[in-house]
Amino acid sequence: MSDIPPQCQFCALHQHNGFFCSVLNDSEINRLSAHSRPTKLKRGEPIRATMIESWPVIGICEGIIGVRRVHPDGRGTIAAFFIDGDIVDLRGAPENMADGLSALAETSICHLSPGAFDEILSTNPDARMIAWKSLQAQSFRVIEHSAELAKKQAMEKIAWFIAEFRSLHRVDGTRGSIRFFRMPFRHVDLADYLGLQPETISRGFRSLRDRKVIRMLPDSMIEIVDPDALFTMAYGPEGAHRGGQDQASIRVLKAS
Amino acid sequence: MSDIPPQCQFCALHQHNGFFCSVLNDSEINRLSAHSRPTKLKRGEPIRATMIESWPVIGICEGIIGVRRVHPDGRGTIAAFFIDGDIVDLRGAPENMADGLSALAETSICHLSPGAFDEILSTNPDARMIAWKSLQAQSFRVIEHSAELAKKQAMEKIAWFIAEFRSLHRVDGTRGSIRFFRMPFRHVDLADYLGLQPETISRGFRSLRDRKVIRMLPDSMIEIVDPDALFTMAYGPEGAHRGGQDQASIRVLKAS
DNA sequence: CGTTTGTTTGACGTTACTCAAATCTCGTGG
DNA sequence: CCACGAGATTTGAGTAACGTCAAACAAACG
Repeated sequence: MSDIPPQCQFCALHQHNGFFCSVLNDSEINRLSAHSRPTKLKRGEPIRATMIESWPVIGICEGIIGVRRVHPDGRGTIAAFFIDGDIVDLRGAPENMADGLSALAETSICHLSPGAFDEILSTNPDARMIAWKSLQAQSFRVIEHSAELAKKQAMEKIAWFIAEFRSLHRVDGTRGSIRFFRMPFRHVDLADYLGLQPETISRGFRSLRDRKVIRMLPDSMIEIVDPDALFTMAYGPEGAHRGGQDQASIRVLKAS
Repeated sequence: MSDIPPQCQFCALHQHNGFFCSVLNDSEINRLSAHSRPTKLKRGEPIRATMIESWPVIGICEGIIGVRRVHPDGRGTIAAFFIDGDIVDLRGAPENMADGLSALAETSICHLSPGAFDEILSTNPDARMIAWKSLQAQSFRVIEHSAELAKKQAMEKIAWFIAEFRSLHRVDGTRGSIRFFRMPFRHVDLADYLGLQPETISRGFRSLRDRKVIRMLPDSMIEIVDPDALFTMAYGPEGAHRGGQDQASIRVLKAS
């Protein structure tokens, strides 16, 4: 019945309630998609700098895009990442940032036409609200990340990451306590993200496994065996309850 | 001649070109200021949680607002800070974030009425653009900060901070190379911001002084004696030129 | 002027980085 | 589909850098 372009039909940005394209009317979505470039990226594949120049506004349909900075000594850092539903506007971004965008897992993105995007922002209040909230959520997420990086203990960082990521990539529909989830990150990337060495990540996971806090299953699946212990490590004794239900901080956008 | 409210007359948000209130017409600024609460904060003074609940949209007129997170073990972190011209929308922010906002230096802020703010965003494209760019710039700044926190070496972090902050708070009008500037941060706050201990900050500054890279003058003034050495420490051998002229990354907003 | 709060210095301890080598995984091409 | 090889992970041993603790000193504030 609705007359939307085929490539948008099954895109999460349009299907998922609360995501940018879900609030566009048919005319808007047609105009936007006419000037857009849906793109699939394999793990590790960078977003080409030339693409960013011509289409600096990007919607993340599915997967993870990391912002990698490479320090002069060769060591890399993943300063932030974007996830499904994020609208990323790279106009005005420092040049070295655009260089470092790459997929940390299988990812589909949609390069949006800046012109059409701006036009929709100015005419559609719902879309404007969603884009604004997305940018806000990105900002809050990075702030949260910064706070964690400053923490001294490697184990605390690792536990925090597991606890936060768990609420992002659930697999079963279990309410309340999510025990199983997939962690598609490579340890190298995780190390870069948490400001640690791959060796330290490895030792951390082993320690969690030995202490029977988590179990590591095939296909990057993780089972949380002892949630209390995990959340205590991640958020401290008083913050342990935070992990019990769904983590709010990182899902601000989708909650609204 | 213009009929704008007295408290806005000399406010940087209105006076400074490219800041939010500078693009509002008289009617808009009157409507906005009618529901706003200009507030002065002394160093260390927090923004009251009750204020944030009622006026969650804040403009920074002058000074620095830090986002402090306190970990359960008592150790604090400054995850980010906001500076003059930033528009901060705290609707949807994680609750623990609103708790931690406080002034890191003498600061004036303006609590804006959310209703009037939203209305202006929807009708004034220039204002919308400025708010958007401000939020973007905040995000980029935090990403930059994250990248620095992941660095291993304390000296690199300290050198980076000096190099970046220099371009924010110039004192003389020297073009090209800015040698003198004021650094109103306390060492404790700087330590929290860089994820280090105050003792390490102190040792770092002493080392820079001993190596004749900087000189420390009264009233928190810093003189950069050997810029090349500083920028090499901050950005690495190849990045040394970056500091030579004005740093772009952190001033994205104001450049536009 | 006294009290509090922040800074500096030193000695010591611990954590996570470094380096190196063995093992494992995954993507690739035959 | 299997075999291969590059790249990722794991493990261990040694070490450097930063954190911790404590005490003296300086600065800010009322």
